[in-house]
Amino acid sequence: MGRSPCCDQDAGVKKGPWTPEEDKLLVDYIKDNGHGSWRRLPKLAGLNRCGKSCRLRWTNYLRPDIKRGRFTDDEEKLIIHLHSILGNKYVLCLVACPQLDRSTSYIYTHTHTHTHTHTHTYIFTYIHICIYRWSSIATKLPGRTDNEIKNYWNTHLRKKLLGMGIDPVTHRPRTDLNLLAGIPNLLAAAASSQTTTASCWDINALRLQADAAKYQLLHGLLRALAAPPAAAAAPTGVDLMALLAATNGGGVDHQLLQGQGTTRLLPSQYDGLLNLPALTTVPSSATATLPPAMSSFSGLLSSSGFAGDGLSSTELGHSASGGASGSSMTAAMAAPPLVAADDQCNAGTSTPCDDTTPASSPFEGLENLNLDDDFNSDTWKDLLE
DNA sequence: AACCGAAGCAACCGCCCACGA
DNA sequence: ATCGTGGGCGGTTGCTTCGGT
Repeated sequence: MGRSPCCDQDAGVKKGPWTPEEDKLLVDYIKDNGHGSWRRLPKLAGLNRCGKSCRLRWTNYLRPDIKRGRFTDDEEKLIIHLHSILGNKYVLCLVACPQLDRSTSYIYTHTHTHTHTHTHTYIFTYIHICIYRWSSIATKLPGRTDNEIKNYWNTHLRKKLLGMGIDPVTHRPRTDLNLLAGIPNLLAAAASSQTTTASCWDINALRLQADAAKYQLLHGLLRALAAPPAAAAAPTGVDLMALLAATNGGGVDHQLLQGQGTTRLLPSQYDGLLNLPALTTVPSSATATLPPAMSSFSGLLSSSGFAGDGLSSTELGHSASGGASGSSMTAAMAAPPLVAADDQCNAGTSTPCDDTTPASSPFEGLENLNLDDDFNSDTWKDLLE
């Protein structure tokens, strides 16, 4: 259960549209006193309104920097673009990274330690990132609020994309149409007494395609966490917009990043992140059209351009936001070229880096790690909750 | 002109999480 | 560890406007 309502529902607190008089009371009070505690504001301002209602009215409508009027074409394009690269609320991934300060709230339970063959210890950690999609988009559209953008998306842009044959969730050609087109094949397969394996993989393929953009983001995160600077304090947060910019190889407006209020900025020692080279993008030809049937998970990965590109099947298969598949998977993956050789130096260990040591991946030696053996089911359940 | 359904939009609801006291 | 608060989201509600008949 969530927290209790902010107002006593039976106290006769007014609801519904705000009158000009109420607006004036609210604006005048905030101009003179600031909003202070929203819970106490209604009484102090002489309003018979819930504190949350006051906050929403102020932030979504009365704030002096609010921009009214129709969205421009440029704003529309920006919203669609940002929506396509910002996934849903949560992303969960498994990463191997040098020792980090686990006290940070962004790095959850230590689950497994592996002693690297080059004496570097890597901790396998689940990173739980919270992405606030609408507010992140709103930071790029001065004067627009997250609620306004969300409403505009739901009433205009979503329909517009659907009308163009684009799935507003995946930003790819509508998969429901692909599914419909594939029904005859599935029926034929069922009729010939084949197992349902192929169609099951199809569903997984759809899910993964929908999350493709999200994994691009995670790739950036993996790079950042796999190569923290020596002796640096652990990050207290990561700036998702900076990661997005990095993963897309675009320029970064540092001033804008510094100015935004809702995302957390990377510590300055992470500036190097912003200069990362562009990632290999998922080939549109591989993902725009579904293969008729996926015979194996590895086939799916290689066809969609993920294999060897920094993300393991394990990471791909356990995104909470994409819907946990619940399937049992073994992390039989190729060692990804995650970081450069000098990034292997681990600040958390006393063992110096040997320059003659060949470059190796932090995933080295883990090709046969069986997650189901190393993590009990309750751990998975908790993490995917 | 009147009616009616669709569309648009502000506002709200319920739940959740982060954070600081 | 717990609690209060602010802030975030997806989804929904209900009023207003628009356009067709």
